[in-house]
Amino acid sequence: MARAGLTTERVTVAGAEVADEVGLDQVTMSRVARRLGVKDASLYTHVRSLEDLRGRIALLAADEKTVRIAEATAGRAGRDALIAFAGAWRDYAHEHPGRYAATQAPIRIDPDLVAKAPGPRRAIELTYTMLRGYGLAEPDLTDAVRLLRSAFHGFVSLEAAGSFAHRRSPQQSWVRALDALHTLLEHWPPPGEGDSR
Amino acid sequence: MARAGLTTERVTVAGAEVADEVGLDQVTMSRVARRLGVKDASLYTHVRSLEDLRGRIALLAADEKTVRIAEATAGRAGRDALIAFAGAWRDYAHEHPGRYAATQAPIRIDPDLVAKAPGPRRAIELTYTMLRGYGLAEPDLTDAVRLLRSAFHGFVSLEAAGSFAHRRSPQQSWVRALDALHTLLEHWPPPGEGDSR
DNA sequence: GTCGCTTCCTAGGAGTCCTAGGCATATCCT
DNA sequence: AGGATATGCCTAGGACTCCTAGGAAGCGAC
Repeated sequence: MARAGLTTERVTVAGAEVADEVGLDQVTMSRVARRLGVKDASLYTHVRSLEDLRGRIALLAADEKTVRIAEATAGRAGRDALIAFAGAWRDYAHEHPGRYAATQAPIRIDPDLVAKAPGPRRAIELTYTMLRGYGLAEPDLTDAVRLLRSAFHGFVSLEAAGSFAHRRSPQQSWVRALDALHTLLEHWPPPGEGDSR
Repeated sequence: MARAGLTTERVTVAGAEVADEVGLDQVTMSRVARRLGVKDASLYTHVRSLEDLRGRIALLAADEKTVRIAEATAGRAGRDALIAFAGAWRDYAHEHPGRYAATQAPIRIDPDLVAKAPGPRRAIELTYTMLRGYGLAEPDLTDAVRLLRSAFHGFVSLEAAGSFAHRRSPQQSWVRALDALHTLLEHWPPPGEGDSR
């Protein structure tokens, strides 16, 4: 009986593929094992548990998404960088819905694993870098980063859940939302009582 | 043997309680049955399947959240309404994390059930009502609604996932984000090439 | 009281996660 | 090259899950 040549990496990728194809909640040990032509018990040599596998998928996704964003924003600044950043984010979520869902799922991930994975931290750094051109200073910078991340994540989540049922296409709303966020970053309001006009 | 007096409503509420206490993915037929002092098979008289139960929890949550928002925004306008709306949204997510997660989970919900539940549709209407004071016209209105919903949902999702690990408290960022969104709604950019300054 | 409907039960099949222990295969050492 | 060691994948099985089928016990109507 020939060996299947499994490895933690291959199991994780197979799990990510299952997640993208049929949803994150369908990522089960037996299903991943079937895809790899192997019995489910065999996976436990490479992965501690189902929870562990899901965590690895989440980290894989975070890393991949970060790389995409880094490539897209390289050499860009200001408005161009914002659009490239957001576009890469949304494209990744569309292409890999299961992986993307894993990044948001309530999973306890092994801290050692997180420490090794550069994705999440680097994603934050990239956001700060992108905002450099807008001239924001702390703590406004952190607040702006959080708002942008919220808007991006919220948009693709609602989109994936089918919450944009209105006639207008999500794509159009997306473009206009980025317009609006760009404007907002250029006119970030000062602290204190928010005045009108 | 006395009857437990189950009903679809009671089963749904029990499921929602389990979701809030230990997470949506821990909502299982057996667990809900144990909480109700009943065998799991008994639940199938009131609920079609686990998927059906999850869908009902999602609709329950949508309705509850909508009611909260309606109460909070009643009689308010402009900035006050925006803050009350967003605050009610976030408070509900904090108080009922499992229910809130259900509203976002990838669940196929019985269309007939959805038609009867006023929550989702009314939530959208409330958002439009809240924005009335800002003088936006279609299609900007729809785009603004979508951006706001994205920002609110994204913020509470990231917050729940522990993605705001920076020193600055999420609460402070939340207040400033609402400042920023209020400003943005007052200066919603015109279509076309987004200019700077 | 008795009939009939609903509720809740017991029993059981199929699928899931995970552990324990065994055999076969790859790798290293001389 | 051949043997020792380590590793990969297996079978077997327990505990738990969802869900169905069919039976018994409580409730309301008459």
